[in-house]
Amino acid sequence: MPAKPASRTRSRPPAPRRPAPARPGAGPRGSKGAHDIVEKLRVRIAQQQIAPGAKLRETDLAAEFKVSRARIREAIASLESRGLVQRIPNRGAVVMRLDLSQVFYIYDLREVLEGLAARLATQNEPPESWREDLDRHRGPMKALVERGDLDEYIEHYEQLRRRLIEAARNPVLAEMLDTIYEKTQVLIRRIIILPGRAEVGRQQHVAMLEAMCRGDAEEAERLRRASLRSAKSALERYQRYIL
Amino acid sequence: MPAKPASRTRSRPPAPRRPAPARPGAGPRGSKGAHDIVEKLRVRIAQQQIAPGAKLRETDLAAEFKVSRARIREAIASLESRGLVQRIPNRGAVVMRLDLSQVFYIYDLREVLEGLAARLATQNEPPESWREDLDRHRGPMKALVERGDLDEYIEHYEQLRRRLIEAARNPVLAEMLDTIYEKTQVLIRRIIILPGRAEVGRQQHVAMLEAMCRGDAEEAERLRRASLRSAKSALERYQRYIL
DNA sequence: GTCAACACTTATGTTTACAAATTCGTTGAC
DNA sequence: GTCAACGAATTTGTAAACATAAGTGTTGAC
Repeated sequence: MPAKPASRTRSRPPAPRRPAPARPGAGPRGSKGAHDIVEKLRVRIAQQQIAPGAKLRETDLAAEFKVSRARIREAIASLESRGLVQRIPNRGAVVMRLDLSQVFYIYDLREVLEGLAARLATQNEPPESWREDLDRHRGPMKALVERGDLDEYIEHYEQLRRRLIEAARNPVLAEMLDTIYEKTQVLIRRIIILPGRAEVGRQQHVAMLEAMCRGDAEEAERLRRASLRSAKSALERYQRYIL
Repeated sequence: MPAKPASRTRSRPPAPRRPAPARPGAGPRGSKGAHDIVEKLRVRIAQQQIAPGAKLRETDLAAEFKVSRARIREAIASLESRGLVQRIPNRGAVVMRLDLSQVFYIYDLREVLEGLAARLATQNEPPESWREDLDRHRGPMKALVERGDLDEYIEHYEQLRRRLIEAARNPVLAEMLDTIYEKTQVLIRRIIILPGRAEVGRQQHVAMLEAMCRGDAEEAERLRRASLRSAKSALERYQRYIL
């Protein structure tokens, strides 16, 4: 290896800097990560703002989010990995339709996963910390059902559900529950508003919360699982109206 | 809207076709779907052929798989969605390291999910169909443990596990188990080869298979769950040697 | 020896252009 | 009216080019 030429000195003046001709559009890296886009699309798909069967057009989404098509393609790849869309070569991506068998598969999973969440939450939090939820489900939630104010009922139920998942402190579990929840969110709401369903559910949540206030994690899990099986039964009975 | 001019006739000869100047590389659509690439990378990551912490370089992978960089980026987006890699803006993607807390989260999930698989498998298949597995775990598997032939033991254990998942007939469950299995595959093997662990596991599988041969789905689930908790305990005890 | 500054190299993120595949609208035959 | 053929329009998949950010190696100061 030939010796290097004598060293350059640090004090040499910097070469004059000529501005490169600007290439239109090639500016600083965009501030919108692909995650944000994935997240937003997930929510819209979950809430059926983008309907099942609907086609996702790359160019439209790129324009809407003001990002490159390449980024949209990556986001769509992520959504496909989550089972929210199906990509067909040369034809694009469509939002998955959930067929009935899929729903039942998901309900079996919800049973064990949400049961696990209830158990872990009971183990992780002091029993008295569930008192307020219990009181709410005994009193104000009962009144909501009687008044038929199901929107607010659902809101509180979903708060409880989220609280359980957070208290479970298992991020892998939380992620899995997210993955299935976003596929079934609209459906879960439809089940809750079935005749009599909200009151049955409320009573089941009361029983579970009572077990949690006793610190009985196994029982909380058992009751939460039973509650999900009960919801699955309601689905079986009313499936023709729901899907 | 103005009337269209008189119709063209079908019998007009086709215009002479001039071949477009070939653009290097822009040929027919590649035959390798992004799925294949994702699948291959998943397996390699699961088996630690690509080590945790290792960097995935787009250009290298594009050259290796003979596809465009864009496709590799989409594959990496999918892998990230599955939690197998972490992408860092402007720095690339690295294979996730599994820290200890993650492992325990996963074990809690494995407990309930593999328990569910055992239950569904018991419900779905006639009891006598598990006889052969039971006989194998009673006899030949015991001999493998005694001889210390743990490679073959693990192979048969994994066959049983796969059989349970298939018999569960719940594709959403299978997908979830895949997702966590690919993160823990090497670790599971390490647990099995811990001192005495294989024989304990074998006995647990025998008990579960006995319940399945009786058609007792709840008991099969309970025993499978207990077996996973037992594996988690071994992990807790020997964690310093395993990770 | 360490460490900071700097230049160069490399890899990632984006844009542009284009080929290939699919979709859509029109037209003519029946 | 339906249906097939065909051309035009649109969308998807890819390659190349380029901007930007980060990594790496060298050099000089201490």
